[in-house]
Amino acid sequence: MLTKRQLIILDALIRLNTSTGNPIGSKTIMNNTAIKASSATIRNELSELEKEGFIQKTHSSSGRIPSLKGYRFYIDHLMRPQAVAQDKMNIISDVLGTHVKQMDDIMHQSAQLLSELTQYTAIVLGPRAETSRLTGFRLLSLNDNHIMAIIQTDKGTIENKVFRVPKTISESDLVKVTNIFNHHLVGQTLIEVAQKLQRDIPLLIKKYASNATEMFLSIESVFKESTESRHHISGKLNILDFSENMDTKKLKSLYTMLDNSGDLYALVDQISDDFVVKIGEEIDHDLLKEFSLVTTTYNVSNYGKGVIAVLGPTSMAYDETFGVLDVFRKQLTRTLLEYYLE
Amino acid sequence: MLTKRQLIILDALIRLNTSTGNPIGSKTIMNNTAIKASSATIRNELSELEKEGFIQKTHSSSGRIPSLKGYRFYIDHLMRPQAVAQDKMNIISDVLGTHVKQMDDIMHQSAQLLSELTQYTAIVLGPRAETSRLTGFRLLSLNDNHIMAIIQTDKGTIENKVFRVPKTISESDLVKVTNIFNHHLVGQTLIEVAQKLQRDIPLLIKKYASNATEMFLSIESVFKESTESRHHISGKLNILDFSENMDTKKLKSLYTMLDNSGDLYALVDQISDDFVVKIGEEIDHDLLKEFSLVTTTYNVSNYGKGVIAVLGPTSMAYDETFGVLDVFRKQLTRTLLEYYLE
DNA sequence: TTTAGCACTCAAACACGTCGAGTGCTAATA
DNA sequence: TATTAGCACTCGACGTGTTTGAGTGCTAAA
Repeated sequence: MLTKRQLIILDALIRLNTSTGNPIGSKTIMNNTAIKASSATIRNELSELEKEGFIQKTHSSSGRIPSLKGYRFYIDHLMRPQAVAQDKMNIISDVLGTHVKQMDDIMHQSAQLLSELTQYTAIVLGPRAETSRLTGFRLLSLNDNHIMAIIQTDKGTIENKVFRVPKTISESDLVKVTNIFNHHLVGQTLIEVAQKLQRDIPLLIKKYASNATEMFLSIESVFKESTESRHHISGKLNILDFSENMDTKKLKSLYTMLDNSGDLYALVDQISDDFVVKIGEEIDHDLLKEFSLVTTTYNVSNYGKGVIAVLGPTSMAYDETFGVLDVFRKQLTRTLLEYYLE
Repeated sequence: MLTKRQLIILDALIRLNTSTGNPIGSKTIMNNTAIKASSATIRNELSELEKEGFIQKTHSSSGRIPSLKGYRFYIDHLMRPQAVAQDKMNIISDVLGTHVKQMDDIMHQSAQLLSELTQYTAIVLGPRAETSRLTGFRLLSLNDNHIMAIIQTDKGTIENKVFRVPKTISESDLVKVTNIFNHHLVGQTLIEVAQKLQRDIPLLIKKYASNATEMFLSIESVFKESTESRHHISGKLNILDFSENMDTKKLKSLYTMLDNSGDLYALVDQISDDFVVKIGEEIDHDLLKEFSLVTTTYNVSNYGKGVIAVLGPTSMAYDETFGVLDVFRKQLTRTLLEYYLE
């Protein structure tokens, strides 16, 4: 339905808009495309594109900005993910390629690097942790009054917490508690573990190691942390760059929301395998109506999928973002495959 | 030099100013003090106070706001720290009284609670870590390719890090490395440790456990973390409430600075034992010229002093802040005394 | 089908007028 | 001598023009 020239104009308009953030007029397009036509001709085409709903004016005599439909069309049909420069590629594989890290470190550094490369806000979520199984539990006496609890899951996450205990806890109580946990909890999913921690375990501890009940609460908190799915978010301050006139109230709500892992998971939960872009109004969250969210998934070996996302302005450089995101997706999947293979 | 009535007026003006944040006029003062005088009389007194430099106008016909000298005088001579309500006291001792926590947890939760109670931004710094001595080092093999390094200092901090290692590291190499560390580093201050980690240790590891060099870098990073003095900051978003028209650029610099532990230490480094208030211009930092910083110290048993600080608007409720801060200072000192006694 | 030309529109920037909260000053008062 | 009522004055906030410039749609000629 759109003529070739209209496509070129739409493409140019969106490219210009995403790089400057401003509405684009007919002259600007004339000076930035190979089209051999006057601004008047381009005005006619713009008018047509507007009638079709791809672009819109911010006021009656303004230049055009892409409409939601326009961005949508651009992303679905016109945009080509931009190749990532070799030096950036090198940095990415340097950072993600090192194997000395834990899962959490990898995700954290991915978020950092991604936000740095895009100058937007990066979100990295680990795979849902509910189905993890507990594979190891140990208590380690560090000194007279500190012990460390370490729990491991089959997905390779290792969580630990150090806490103080009253002197009254004996070495043998430690062993008893460890045995109770190993006997009753190892092999279970973390959901089952959480349930048993509420129901059965307190009784057992009371029975076999009566002095250890104080310790129990602390141990419980370690499990809680490991059940909580991990979220890493980086470049939050970049929001200040691309939404310059947001009032402080909104800003506060927004930042509060971004710190809440539940909200983040809600945001990207229905994400399918491939790239998904939600533009402005499409995002199911009041505070994000003026942003765009580009998400994709990565594989955590055979253990499920994690999510990588970039939050930026609706007039985001989609082509670059897609390019970078694709590199991360592949590199993360590769890194994690090796991680679990070894 | 100031008459009794002038003192009452100055006191009222500052109280009104700190609770509303606005300039205060003669009528407002008339309606909010026991002074039996007309607004005209109060105007004369205000004029006098202005001549003396305690208050100032924002423009030629505006109400008055306290000047730096006014705030200073108020804090030094007029203000009485406000008693903290019993329910708040209870919350504080509940949170800080529990002994199951580590140092870092205690500081972290103090910051959280302090920012919540004041609605400003709370900063809690641990004592300088440079003089800590290493008291314990161990390597713990968690499974085939994860080991955990744990280091302890004489100040009770315990730091750990889990990292992956290539399979090639044998149990005996682990023991060798542990021995090298224990033999050469335990008992030294963390500064000395850092130096030796650069100079001597790599050679020793190469000599006695040649396969373990890869592991070395990771271990080094654990030490780095433990040397870094701890800083905990909470309620950063509250800044958005009390500086409503700051542009996004400044806001970004400010937040970046608050995340930098070096900057924070520089800010409060010369803090003496007692309460110190720095008002606006008095703060030695460009970004904080429109804020006030109230700081005090707490004792970490015999191991040095930490700093607690509240960052708020210059028109902060100083009396409340002092009250709350004093409770924290005492409670923290008490908690940490017990912490190290047990 | 394209385009030059023109009338039109609107946001942004600036100037101007009004309102009200607040001031300083003065002359009368206690 | 200290207080105060009264009044002229100041200035920010706010609302209302005005001007400017970038951009538009429309039309008539090429």
